[in-house]
Amino acid sequence: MDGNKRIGVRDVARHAGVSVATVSRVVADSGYPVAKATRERVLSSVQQLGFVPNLIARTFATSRTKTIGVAVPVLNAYYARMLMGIEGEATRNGLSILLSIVGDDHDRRESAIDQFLARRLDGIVVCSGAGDSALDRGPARIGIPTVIVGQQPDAGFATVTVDNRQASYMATAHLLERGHRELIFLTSRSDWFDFRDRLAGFAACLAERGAGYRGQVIEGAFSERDAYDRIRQAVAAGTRATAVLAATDRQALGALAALADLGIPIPGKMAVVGFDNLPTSEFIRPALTSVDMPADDMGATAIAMIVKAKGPDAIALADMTLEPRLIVRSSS
Amino acid sequence: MDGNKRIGVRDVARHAGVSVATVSRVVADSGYPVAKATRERVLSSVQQLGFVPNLIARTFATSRTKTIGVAVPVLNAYYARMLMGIEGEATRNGLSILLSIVGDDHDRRESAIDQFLARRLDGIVVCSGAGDSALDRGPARIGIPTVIVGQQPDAGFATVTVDNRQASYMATAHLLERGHRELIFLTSRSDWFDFRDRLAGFAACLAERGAGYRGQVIEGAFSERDAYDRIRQAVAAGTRATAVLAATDRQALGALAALADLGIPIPGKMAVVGFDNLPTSEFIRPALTSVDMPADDMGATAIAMIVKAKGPDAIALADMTLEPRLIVRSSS
DNA sequence: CTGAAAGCGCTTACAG
DNA sequence: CTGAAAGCGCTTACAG
Repeated sequence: MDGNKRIGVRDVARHAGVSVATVSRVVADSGYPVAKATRERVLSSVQQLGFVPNLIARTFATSRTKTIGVAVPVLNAYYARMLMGIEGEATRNGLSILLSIVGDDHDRRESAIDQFLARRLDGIVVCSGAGDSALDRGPARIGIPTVIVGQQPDAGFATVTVDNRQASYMATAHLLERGHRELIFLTSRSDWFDFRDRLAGFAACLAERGAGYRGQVIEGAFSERDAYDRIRQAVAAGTRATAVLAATDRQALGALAALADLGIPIPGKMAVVGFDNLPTSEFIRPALTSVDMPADDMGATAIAMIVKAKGPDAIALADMTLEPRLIVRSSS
Repeated sequence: MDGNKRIGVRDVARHAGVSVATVSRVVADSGYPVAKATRERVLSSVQQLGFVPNLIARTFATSRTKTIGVAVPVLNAYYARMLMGIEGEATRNGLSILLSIVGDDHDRRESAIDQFLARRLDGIVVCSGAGDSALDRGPARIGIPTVIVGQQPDAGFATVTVDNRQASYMATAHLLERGHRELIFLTSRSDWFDFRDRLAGFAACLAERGAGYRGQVIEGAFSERDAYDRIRQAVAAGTRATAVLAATDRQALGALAALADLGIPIPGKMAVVGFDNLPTSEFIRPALTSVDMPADDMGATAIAMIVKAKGPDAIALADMTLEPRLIVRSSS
């Protein structure tokens, strides 16, 4: 439709009767001093010509992309919340987000990082799947400020984590205070460190109380369906537990459904507590007691760390641990 | 740590004893013919030197960013699903995603588009909030293939929508078949066209059946909490309705909670149906009947349209409408 | 405060 | 099949 060449700094310079250097200085809003009258002339020309600076050229010239690469395993409620925290803090700092969804696949994650590297992004946030191993490359080989969110401190990388052990301890203590003496810990993939830590907090809390307390660990898969089946089985097997601590709200939801279908009163005969505090958890019935994980804060923190970083490894040793919060509702 | 200059095409060229042109041709994997031996020599040098092509420079030279800008209002379950569809199809086509979360704010959406324009992205996907008005600029002024997802055909832009009217008609017909004669349509923001269309489908279905059927429209806010309150009020006011069609699963969830708290049997005394088929809807009890919206397919379709587009407005007239699907569960 | 000019690292007609 | 060279549109020391 509109075949004429795009307007460039040169056109603006000619139109305003100044040099391209001056145009660049006012348009890029560099702190560089430009006479007020000159500046206004340039701005007016920009307006009249409809000049939109080519950010690719600027990026090329400055080698600052103003972009952060973000790799997430999947966009479930947890990572979506994290991503909102990331995006908000990035936008506040004039940074854009290049998003890659990499699944559980180690290779896809590495190739996403390759892409970030080739694009010379200003920073990288890796939202770790709980089972992800360390990154293939150390910080020196990456050469870009990189923060890993949701994984234990990784050699040389900055990390942001939540205290899973503490979270689980808290949830377990809550159930014990409610009078429960025999608990089920319903988890999945105990090789994932998030879940391992939650198990550790559970076990530690029980161990501390001594002999009268018993914990049973049921390890299944991640899905509601699997949790549903496991709890039905446990009940059929005549479990004496009166409470279920599920490693995620999704599993808790499956547990609640199983108990409901079996006609077992909640929390009367069986209490249920989960992790993540999904948006729906407040409105299901019974409302689900859950440990809220501040995923958005974790994401925002990661960006803040990158923004503060001067060199590639200025933040190498920084590690942040945020605190979870138990939200007590009627399921416990 | 590693202060040496980065490796560039020049270094590779020298190392392999060829020209930079040749290096570029093999590294960029252009179809351009290069002798096999030469190619291998170059590849070997690339390996040895650890050359990572600078994509910024390439982008600058080719003015193809291999990046699609995506603007979403918020990352709830619906848009997260859409984004996964978008990201998957983009990755399959070698494209990256620049993500902007713009809220309900018209200005923030426009400035996200400004950013996409300045970055000279290869395409733009605007995931419309249901209430968003048309874009400020026509396709000619944008000059980049742009697809609007989830909004009615917009002057000159390609759109991908789902047939909300049909979806709602279907859900209403389902309730009528179940024997309900007096229904509540619980919605919010009837100025949003998604909800307007759902209302229209509801009304049309009832009107078609004739005199014995009655519909009551309750317009509230979007939240579970508001839906909860509205349904309590309706019951307190002695509504004769025996079914609630909620404009979203979130509102349906609020309705279910209200009915549960009032001790009203579902679906015995009151049936509930929602829209969106949230991941949790299958596992709450009673499981929620819901209209599944293929958000991921919509997102993937938008990317496919951009990929197929030759010029900026080659897809200007394309509009796709996808079909929703009713998932019947125990709440109805 | 202003400008002329080099340079960012690739790609790509063009010539051979 | 290969190479020399121009060019993509900005920014930024440097000189004035």
